[in-house]
Parts: sequence; C-alpha cells; structure tokens
Amino acid sequence: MLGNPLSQTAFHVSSRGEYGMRLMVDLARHWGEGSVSLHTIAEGEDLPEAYLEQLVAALRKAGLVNGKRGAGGGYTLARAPGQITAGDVVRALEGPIEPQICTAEGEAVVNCIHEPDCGTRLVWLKLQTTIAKALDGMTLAELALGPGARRDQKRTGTQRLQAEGQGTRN
Amino acid sequence: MLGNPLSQTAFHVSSRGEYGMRLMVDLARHWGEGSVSLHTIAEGEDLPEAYLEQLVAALRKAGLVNGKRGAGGGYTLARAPGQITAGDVVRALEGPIEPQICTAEGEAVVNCIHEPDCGTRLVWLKLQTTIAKALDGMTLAELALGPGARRDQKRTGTQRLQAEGQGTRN
DNA sequence: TGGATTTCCGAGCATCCTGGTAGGAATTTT
DNA sequence: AAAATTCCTACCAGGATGCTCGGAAATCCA
Repeated sequence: MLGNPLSQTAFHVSSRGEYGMRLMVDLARHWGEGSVSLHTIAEGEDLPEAYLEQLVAALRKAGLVNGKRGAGGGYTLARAPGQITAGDVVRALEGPIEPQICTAEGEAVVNCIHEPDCGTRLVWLKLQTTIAKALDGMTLAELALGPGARRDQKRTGTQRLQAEGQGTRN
Repeated sequence: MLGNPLSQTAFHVSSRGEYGMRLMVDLARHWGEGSVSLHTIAEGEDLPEAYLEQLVAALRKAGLVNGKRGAGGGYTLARAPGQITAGDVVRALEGPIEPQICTAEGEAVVNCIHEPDCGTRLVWLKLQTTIAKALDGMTLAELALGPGARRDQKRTGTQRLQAEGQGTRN
C-alpha cells in the first residue's frame, strides 16, 4: 500500500496516524495472546514494515506498547485495550492536539501577540477541545470490535475485549 | 509576521486557515460599513498583503466575499456575519474536512480496500463529524464580538452584529 | 484624459514536512 | 551458531507550505 497524499483537505490525518492506529487496533485484537511481530502486522495490514518500525518506536516511547526482542518476540500493548484511547495513539504519533499555537494543550494561556481580544482564538480553542474529547472518548477495545460489532467475530475475543474495557472509563 | 512552522502537532491549522479566518472576522467587524481594502486588513492584522490576495481569491470563489475594484474598492462579506460559519471559511481555504479519504464529506461510503471491517474508520468518521459540527456551529457574528464580549466595544457595533445573526441559525 | 487605487491573475521559489528506504547493532530463542 | 526480531540512525525524493513578484484589468477622482 502506497501512501495517500490526498492533497488539499482540512484536518487530514497523516499516514503516521493512520498506520499507527491500525497497528494498535491489531495489537488490541491479539491482546492476551502474547507478542505479535511487526512482520506479521505489516503483512496483515499490507503496510511497509520498515516504516512501521519508526511508528512503533514512538508508541513505545509514549509507553503504549512493550517490545520483546529475539525470535518469537514482538510487541504487546502496555495496558489493556480499554485503557488506551485513540487520543493516546494520535498524540504519540502526531504530537499534541493544537490547531494553533495559542491553543496548545496543557500550557498556560498565552494571548495572541497581535490582537489581545483575538476573536479567532475561540475557533481553534473550541476545535482543540472538541477533537480531544472525541479522541479521548474512544478506546482500542471498542475499535477492535469493528464497526458493526460483527456477528461472526469469535465470541471469546469479543468478551475478552469488552471485559478489559471495564476499568477506568469515563 | 512570519509564518509559524510549529512542527509535529496534530490537527494543526495552516496559515491559510489562520490568516483567512482573521481576515473574515475583520470583514465581519466592518459589516455594513462598505468595502475594506486588503491593504487596510493586512496592516491592521500585520499579515503579508500579497499572500492575503491568494487567500481572499479562494474565499471569493467559494462565494463568501465580494470584491470591488478600483480606488475606494475592497472586499465585503457576501452574506451577513451570522450567515457565515467557521466551517465555511475553513472549507474554502483548506478543502473539505476529511481526516481520511474513507471519510470524505458528502461522498458515498466506500469501504476500506484492505480491511472490510476496518475498525479504525470509526475514529476518523467520528472525528470528521465532530469537527464539522463544531465549526459549522460558530458564525462570524459570534467571533467578531471577541472572547469576552468585551465591555469597551462600541455598543452599536455589537448590536448590529447580533441582529445580523438572527437569520437561519440552528 | 490621466493618474491613483485596488482587485484580479499566474508564475516562481526556498524551506519544511511526508513517506518512506537502507544498513547495521543488540537481544533473545532454538 | 544461526535465525529472528527489536532497536537505532542516517538518508532521500517528492509534495506541501508560505510566501514574493510582475503585471493586467477595472474603477474612481481631479
């Protein structure tokens, strides 16, 4: 699969976010089954393995996955699928959610330099809040079940994933 | 003002969106007072005038502003400030809101090629809906009033903008 | 009529970001 | 020892970003 440039669209998520999310959902589906190698994931999702290495490095540094070297090694989620949100994944791969610098997450409010009563800041601020809330409200456990909570999915798998999602949900 | 590269942040709005939004809010604040020249706006907002020309061209093609040539000419909003949303502005300048190609606005749902029950699509779809709703829910009339609906703003201006916002709001 | 002003239009350009590839070192299992 | 796999760093081509520049066309005023 080659990347999708898809020029000139607003709020486009780069391949880092897209590939990384698929990787994490894949890991969630194999939760409890031991390590999964990048090679397996790359083949299953039809993604460039060497590129995934870069992405998974970011995910590991963010504390979202654990790697295990050597034959039979691979990656596992660092927490249960119900404890990792889409927001966690996106932030690890694409940085903090901030439409504009004046709306940076977790920073003290710094007023715009040029216009103290900047009206446009409202837009970016609301946007940042909205996006963060949406992403932080979805866990890998939900995503791993697929859109329609497909009927032909293994019952055990479904039950396991849902059970893991019971923890500290909002 | 030089551009703000601000590398590695998710959902970052480019200078097109940022400058264009400020331009439109500026026009909203001068609604009913005749044309405003780009020169005036560029000076007031401290933005490169030649660059604004490109942006305003996109806004005109999208039917959001009208231009008037010649001495004393300039731009005016094509509709009342209450009838133009932040979503209109962003779409005109940065394209349709679509985190991923499989979530394109206004297109028939096309399933992902590689994974029919693609779980990750849920994320991007929810994101697209959420962002669009947030942006389409804010009008230039509201933005033109500024964050705190500042007390020292001219009463007449405030009243005029609010009155213009009464039309077909949701 | 002749400027002055201002929108309109297209080309060009340096820099940064995107989406990878390549090569090798370290670690673990067999 | 050999295979598998993570881990790490460097590199690179192409596209997007964020502008600048030069000029043509319209409009107003003296």
